[in-house]
Amino acid sequence: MTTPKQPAPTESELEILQVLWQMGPCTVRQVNDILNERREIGYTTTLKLLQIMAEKQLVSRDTSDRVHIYHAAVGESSTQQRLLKHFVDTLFRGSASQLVMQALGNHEASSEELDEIKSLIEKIEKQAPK
Amino acid sequence: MTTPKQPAPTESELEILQVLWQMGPCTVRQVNDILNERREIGYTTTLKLLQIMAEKQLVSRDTSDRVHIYHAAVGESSTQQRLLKHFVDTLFRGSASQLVMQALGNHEASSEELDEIKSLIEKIEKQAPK
DNA sequence: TTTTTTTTACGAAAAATTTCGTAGAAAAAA
DNA sequence: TTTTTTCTACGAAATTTTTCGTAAAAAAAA
Repeated sequence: MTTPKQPAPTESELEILQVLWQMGPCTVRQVNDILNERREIGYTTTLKLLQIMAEKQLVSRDTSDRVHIYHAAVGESSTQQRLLKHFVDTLFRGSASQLVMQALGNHEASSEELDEIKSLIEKIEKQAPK
Repeated sequence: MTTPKQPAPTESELEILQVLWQMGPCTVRQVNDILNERREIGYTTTLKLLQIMAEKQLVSRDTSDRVHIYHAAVGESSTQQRLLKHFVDTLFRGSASQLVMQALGNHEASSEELDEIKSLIEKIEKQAPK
């Protein structure tokens, strides 16, 4: 049993989760500074977003100090998982391999990465030799 | 030169594009019927959405008959491309191979598909032996 | 101590997206 | 011919998401 049913994060929420996953626990100020490297966004906007995310349990926060610390409360890979499924369903008619082909074909991967993928495939084929 | 800069389709618009890609040119009624196989949605809602999409040039339409025929005006794979890039960037920190690993690890692919992917990888490695 | 800055809470405006109702014309059915 | 159904146009309500302003408290700086 993992989490029963989180609401899916919106685009902006995802942007913030990305920051938290990458940087670890942050203050509002830290998150906001990082977001502002990409685009202009007000401090209270980021604050509000984090408060909403706390309600939705997408993040948790430590309020023991005046300056609250926010933690991602949903895992990066489980979130990837969820959204990937939806993505494959709505854009690739449910075919993960189509998505893979498209991804490899265009977003070029390094040869190390390609090798990594190859060995993953071989591992899978061994497991389920069908 | 392809298309200069379409606005990205919203979720609902994507749902409709999916129908048009799969079925080919459709009337509003046809699109609506198919959408209603999945969830309840009013006829005029679908109509309005298609009209908006026509404005945005996501679809084109043939109005020579009273019953208009709608065609997808953006390609399936170029749309996949665009959204895939954004997806990889916001969810996989720009690493396509991470996405691929995740996709293969979970959404199981058939061994035929895995083989197909393997040979694609080999083809790529030959092209750019780096 | 006084002033300025930083922070949270919170409501609500603004913007974007989705949904539907109504009107009028055309077509189909009675 | 009359009635009913089907269709488009279009405005606008409803919903969701994003953004920000203001107030109050605490902390930091002067």
